[in-house]
Amino acid sequence: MKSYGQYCSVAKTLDLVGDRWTLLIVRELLLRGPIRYTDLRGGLPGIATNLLADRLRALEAAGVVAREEPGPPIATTLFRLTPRGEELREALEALGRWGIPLMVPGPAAGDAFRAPWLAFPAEQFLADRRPDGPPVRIEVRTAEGAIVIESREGRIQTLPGTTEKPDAVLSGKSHAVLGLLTGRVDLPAAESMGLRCEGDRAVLRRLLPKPIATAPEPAPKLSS
Amino acid sequence: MKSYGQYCSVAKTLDLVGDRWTLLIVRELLLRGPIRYTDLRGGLPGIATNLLADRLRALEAAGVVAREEPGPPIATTLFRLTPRGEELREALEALGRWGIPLMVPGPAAGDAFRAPWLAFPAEQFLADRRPDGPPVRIEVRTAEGAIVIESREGRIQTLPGTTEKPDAVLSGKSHAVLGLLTGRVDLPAAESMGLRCEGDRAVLRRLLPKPIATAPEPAPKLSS
DNA sequence: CCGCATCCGGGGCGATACTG
DNA sequence: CAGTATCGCCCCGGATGCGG
Repeated sequence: MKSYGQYCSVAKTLDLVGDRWTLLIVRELLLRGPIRYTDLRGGLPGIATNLLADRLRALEAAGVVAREEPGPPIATTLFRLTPRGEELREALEALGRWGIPLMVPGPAAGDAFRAPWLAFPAEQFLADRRPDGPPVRIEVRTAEGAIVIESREGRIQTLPGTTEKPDAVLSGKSHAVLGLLTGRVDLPAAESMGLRCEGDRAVLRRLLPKPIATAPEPAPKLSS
Repeated sequence: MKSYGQYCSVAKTLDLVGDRWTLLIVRELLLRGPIRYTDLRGGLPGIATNLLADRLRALEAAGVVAREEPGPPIATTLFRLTPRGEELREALEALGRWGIPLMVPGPAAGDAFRAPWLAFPAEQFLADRRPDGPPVRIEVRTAEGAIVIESREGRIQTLPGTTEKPDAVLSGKSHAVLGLLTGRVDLPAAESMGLRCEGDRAVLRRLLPKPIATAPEPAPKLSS
């Protein structure tokens, strides 16, 4: 994209990561770590393959992404964030926080969903009420994949995929899971939305936010 | 722009503010407050006037911007952020922080500059070492306008424009001012870059960051 | 003047096909 | 698997016009 030509740190940032799709590529790399081109495509439904290649080249030139060619055992290329790219996490989190109210009405018709996208809300809204307790892991399953939410020593972390012997398992539609994770609805309400919960419910109560008396923010008008 | 069609809060945010120029429009509204269309254009060198009108309409529909028609004394329209729009400040600040290293090499050939753009670095890097002291104001003048940096009760604020009886006045090139405000260079070094300083230098020492032993971050490669 | 609307060229973007 | 090639289309950029 053409530079904005402005000596301003916001404009300079957008010169590098303001292109369409670019910040979503960074999102995937933040959430899923070193990843193959094809898996990256899978996490970015809708992107054109030439655009993905273009963006990866530009991000590499900008020092945000590094390309890694592992040795003989692995015959593929991995893309990962550089330390400088990792520093975009704060900005991505801020943008994601701002977007939470936009998720309340539920997915629009035709919206894609991937389980790792739950990681931002999870790390943002969950907190361990017993930070000194033993580590716990909750597995979250949706039709489009699973993530594991782990709390150890008071820190919440998420990993894509599943785990053995989770303390609890949540499964259901993305909208119901999200309502629960953001504290917008409580567990019984989420279950009435189709969420299923197995395992130790005390572990859930330990991590889940207190449901908030919803602010009177009106549903944003749909446009575009 | 077309929606990404992803049920993810980052993607939903970018659906609303990810268009080219949109976040820079929000930047101007954050830094300069309610403002006329023409002045907005002046703060966004390079934007096409039809794009500005399009973006303002879209931001209005998204609930980020409100249009205000003052009464008879004023015969113009003012654009301002809604409270929801103000909430984008954190995201803009995070993006601006990430871009500070990109400012170190100085403006690229042909880069535009406006004094209010210094506000993000100023509020980010300055801190009052004597929060209980009397309020102080520093006026910063460049060829492209001036801002006032004010500290009262330990809080740093910036306003576009000038003020009467500032405690100190800094004037010079944007690059020198920025180096000083971010703590990359100290006052003597900035003066050797052409910065001029009048008034109470103790006030400057009270607010300026301690110059940092510069991290060994190499200058980012230029590309575009 | 201020706040746009219209027109038009060029390029970024989207979808599909194809390849080492 | 990791891209390149190709081809419309629409968004963007720049200029001009125009009603209030």
